[in-house]
Amino acid sequence: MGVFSKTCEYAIRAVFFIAHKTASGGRVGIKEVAAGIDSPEPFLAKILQDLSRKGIVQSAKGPNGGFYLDADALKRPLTDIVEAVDGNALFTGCALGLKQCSEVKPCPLHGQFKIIRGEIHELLETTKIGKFNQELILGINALKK
Amino acid sequence: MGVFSKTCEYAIRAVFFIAHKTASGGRVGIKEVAAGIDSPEPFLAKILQDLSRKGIVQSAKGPNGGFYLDADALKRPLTDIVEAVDGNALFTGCALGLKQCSEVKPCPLHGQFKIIRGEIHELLETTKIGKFNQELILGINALKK
DNA sequence: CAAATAAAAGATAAAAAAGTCTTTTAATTT
DNA sequence: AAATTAAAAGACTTTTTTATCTTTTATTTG
Repeated sequence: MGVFSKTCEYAIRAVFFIAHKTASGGRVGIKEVAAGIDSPEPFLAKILQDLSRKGIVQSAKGPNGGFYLDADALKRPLTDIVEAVDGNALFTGCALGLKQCSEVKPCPLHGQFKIIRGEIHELLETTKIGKFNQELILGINALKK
Repeated sequence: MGVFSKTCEYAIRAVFFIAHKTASGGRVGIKEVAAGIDSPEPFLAKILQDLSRKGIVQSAKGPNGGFYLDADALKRPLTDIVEAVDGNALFTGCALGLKQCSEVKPCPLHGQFKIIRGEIHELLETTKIGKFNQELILGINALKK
């Protein structure tokens, strides 16, 4: 079990892919995105539909249509993707799954995991969607295999 | 989605419960454990069977039987439970689910998540199973609701 | 406006995780 | 030794997650 759900892993990779592919205008089709991040195409289609509805990616139908990101979207933090897909359990939930876990009646791991959850949130909040465009274009970073 | 699977959450809570309940000798039955950590009894039974097979908890059948932890088991780190139940994906896996993600061809989040994964591993490695016995006996820490 | 293109929507299907129930085995007590 | 107790084992069910397929809607271009 990773930190994110499979759906969320695909979502982040897809958004990174769309971001760097459409950095200089243009759109990219679902086929190319799926191939570019090595994901099942119909499943990714569902995920991108959802992200599109939520305004995290933009899309256009018809010839020359496809997915893209506007200037605002490029500046959004990764937390927006994660919250849209996985919710905020990763940032706010108890490590041991206790509904009532809090400062008043903490689970044994509460204090320590509060710090770690905070660090994950901080990392995803300060990392913007467009941050890796250059590295991806240059092939320094990978989004598949 | 939390950090651990539901199964692993139950496993850690159950082991903490057994640890503090049997700190001065004695055993505790599955019914009492399930009630004490607010988990479905038959499901927990499966989990404890597995942990018992793997030597993380001890068990005894028959009257006055039940689960307990020997001195060695109390000194084991939480990583032993997590690895037994969820494997080591949390400590070693790529945040974006890439099989080939590494220093050579890293995903965009590789460097940052390496640090966080390391901190989680460090925390679980230095925290021993018996660590919270006193807090649990005194009711400072909670394992249910 | 017709044809082609590409995403959106909806209905299913397969796999994995979570949870339940029944029978068996082992140990203890009388 | 028989009865009782409690975990182990195995088969099964439900729910959630992951994945697929088909039809519809919107847009563009000739």
